[in-house]
Amino acid sequence: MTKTINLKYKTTTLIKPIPPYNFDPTVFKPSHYPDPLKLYQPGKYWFVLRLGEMVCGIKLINRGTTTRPRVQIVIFSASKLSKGELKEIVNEVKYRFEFQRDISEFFQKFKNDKVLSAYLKRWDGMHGSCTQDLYGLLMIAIFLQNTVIKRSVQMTKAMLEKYGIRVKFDNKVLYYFWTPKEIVNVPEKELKSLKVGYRAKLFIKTSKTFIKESISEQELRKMSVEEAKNKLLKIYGVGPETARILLVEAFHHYDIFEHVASWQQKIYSRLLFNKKLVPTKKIIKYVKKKWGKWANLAASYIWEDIFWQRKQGKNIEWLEKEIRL
DNA sequence: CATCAGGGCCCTG
DNA sequence: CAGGGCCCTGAT
Repeated sequence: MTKTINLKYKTTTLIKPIPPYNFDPTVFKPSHYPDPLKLYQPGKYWFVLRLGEMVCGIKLINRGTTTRPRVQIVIFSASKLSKGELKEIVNEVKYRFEFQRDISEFFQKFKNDKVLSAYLKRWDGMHGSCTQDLYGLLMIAIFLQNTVIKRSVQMTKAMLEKYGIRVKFDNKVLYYFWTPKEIVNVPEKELKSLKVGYRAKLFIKTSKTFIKESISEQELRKMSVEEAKNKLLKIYGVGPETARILLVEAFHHYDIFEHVASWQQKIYSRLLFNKKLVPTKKIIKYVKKKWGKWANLAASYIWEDIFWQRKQGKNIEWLEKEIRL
């Protein structure tokens, strides 16, 4: 069991995101599987931010509205932060939650769209966001590979409890991932004892790649989708679905909609065509043609909507069957 | 009890 | 480019 890091030093800052910015559906994505990395309550969001050697606890608080957004960032740290550190942390949070990205064009363009308008009304101002850094999200993507959600949840918990960091702040206890360096020398056998199966090899191999090739998240952020995609696909263990997750979530590319996994296919078939199973090619063609460079953001409005309904207690039988939590 | 697919990916032929 | 194997688990 890892020891607990206690963060007591508090720094607060207020951000004015570019409107429209809808706090709740942006910070929290109900389609994601539950993990001990973050905590959401309406208007509030807690998570651990690991930046180089620095470990902070972050609490985001909604202090505004979609049209006049204000977000308070409370940073919990072990000691007083320098100005430079504070700036670095705030910039990172700004990027991950898209406080400064203007997507008003999207709403202008599709406010009268037959399919989309109802969703836009309901979730007006929702952005994409990513709680983890690239490495952390890659670990999650590996947990998702070739298994059912229940097992992903269980593997995530077991690995975090053994190799992750446990961080206490604001009376919450949350985890964050190990660093690549911390895991590369763990024997594969030891990882396997946590029942992660063949993924043990992937954790070690991808972590080695992160160290050796010094994969720079900052560099990848600046690249075009295609460039970033080619780079990511070179990582052993990263295929089309994992690349999609990373490009969309960690790098916020709204313009790609090229790969639909089979479980997603079933859900999109229902949501877009009200049918049991539509060929992925047809789904992709439909979404791209309708929403163009906003394809992924548009699809996410429809996608997350059904999971919000589920979270709010609505029993959607066909959905339960597909996700098997 | 056995069998098998599951929120992929790599390797082989 | 199709198909088998991979770890393990719970569903059937």
